[in-house]
Amino acid sequence: MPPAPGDRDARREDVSEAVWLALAEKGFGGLTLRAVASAMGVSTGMLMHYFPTKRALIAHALDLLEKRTAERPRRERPAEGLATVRAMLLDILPLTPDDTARNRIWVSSWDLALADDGLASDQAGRYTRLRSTIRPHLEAARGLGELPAGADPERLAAGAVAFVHGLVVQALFDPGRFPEDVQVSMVDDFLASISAARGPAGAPRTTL
Amino acid sequence: MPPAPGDRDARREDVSEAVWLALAEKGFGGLTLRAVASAMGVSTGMLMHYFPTKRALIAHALDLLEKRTAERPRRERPAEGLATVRAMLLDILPLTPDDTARNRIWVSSWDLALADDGLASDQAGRYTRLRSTIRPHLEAARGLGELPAGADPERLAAGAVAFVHGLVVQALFDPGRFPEDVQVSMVDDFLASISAARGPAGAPRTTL
DNA sequence: CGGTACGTAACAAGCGTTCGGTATGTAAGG
DNA sequence: CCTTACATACCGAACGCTTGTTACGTACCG
Repeated sequence: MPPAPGDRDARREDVSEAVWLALAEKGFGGLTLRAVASAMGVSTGMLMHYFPTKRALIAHALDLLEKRTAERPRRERPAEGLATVRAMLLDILPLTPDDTARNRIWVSSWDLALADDGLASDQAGRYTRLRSTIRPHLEAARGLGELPAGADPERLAAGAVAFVHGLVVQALFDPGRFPEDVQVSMVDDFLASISAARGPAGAPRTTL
Repeated sequence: MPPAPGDRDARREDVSEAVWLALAEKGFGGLTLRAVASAMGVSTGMLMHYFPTKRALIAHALDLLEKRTAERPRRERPAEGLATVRAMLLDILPLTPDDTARNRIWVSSWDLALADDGLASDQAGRYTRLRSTIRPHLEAARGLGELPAGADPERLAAGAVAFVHGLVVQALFDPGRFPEDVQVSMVDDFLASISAARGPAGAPRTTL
């Protein structure tokens, strides 16, 4: 076959797709060169042509995961403030099969990441980035009066990420108990609660 | 050596300890018979005397994980209501090295669980049980007026579990950013927010 | 021809598992 | 009491298989 221009990149795309399938089915613990190769009907030797070692393929898989997460279809960001935060959180939840697969692969990657210092700090960086993506909108929400004046946006961002990722894990293991509407209204309840909360340092409480 | 009474159980305890060490270090993805055997200075053949197959050893590891989680030292349950919920949530957080190891192993197990239907439904059951352990105290809190009258305890329990487990994951990957006091006050903020929130179904909101 | 893009086949290493073999102890029988 | 028999606990080595990796051969292109 001819080494047509861009052929190499196209082939790498095929590899990516096979890696994705293998990961969605068996997770990182079951990611094997032969599984990927046979999933795309080629030999393992061919794989080594594009990824010289398995570490390279794992790194590619993680890049792919990050890329597909970044490029996933997102709902519109309606206005500033809490409504935007809501949209961001809903975009994380496993509401469609694609979202579910992506979240499964993320959770599966944590086993690898916890055992490897480099991967662990990568994951820590991703969390830091995610929080700082949400934080400005929490600040805006506070400016709009949607949050108490004393609210700490960074900490609220960490809390929102925690809530939504903990919900992801529960929903992955028990999809029947966490259908779309339950997940969505749980996020809505969470946002409503932080918007009604008192400030942190002994500020006057409105209820109770 | 004599097959003294209880010797077999004592040996199984040794195996458990070695399994625990191996898991804390490398996670389930790196759990290998030879690693366990050499960690306790014995041969792999000896392991097969106590666990006929690796599946059995993995099952034992999961049992051990559940047992050590159930038997971990817990803080006193102060009074009824939200204070009890607070104590339960704090008992989950990775605040001590032991808690951290246990949580790491739990998170690591999710890779395995997501790829195996049986393990996945086990995990779903554990979540269900955890939620129903927390729920009665949320009901009590509602009765005490610590929560809005319209609050749904089951959903609040799911939210609390989500929040705390999402916090666990972030803290495991970035312990420097989530020291004990940050984790504790995040839980406190969360509890304060749900206690101040309005009820779910169009009940009158106090702020905004 | 030379170089790229593979397939085929083999490699060493590591895996879970199996199989004798060797102590050591308990139980039985004269 | 001594001996024989048998079960237990364990080791060491090997088995067969899968893993990641490498080497070599071939087809096709410019």
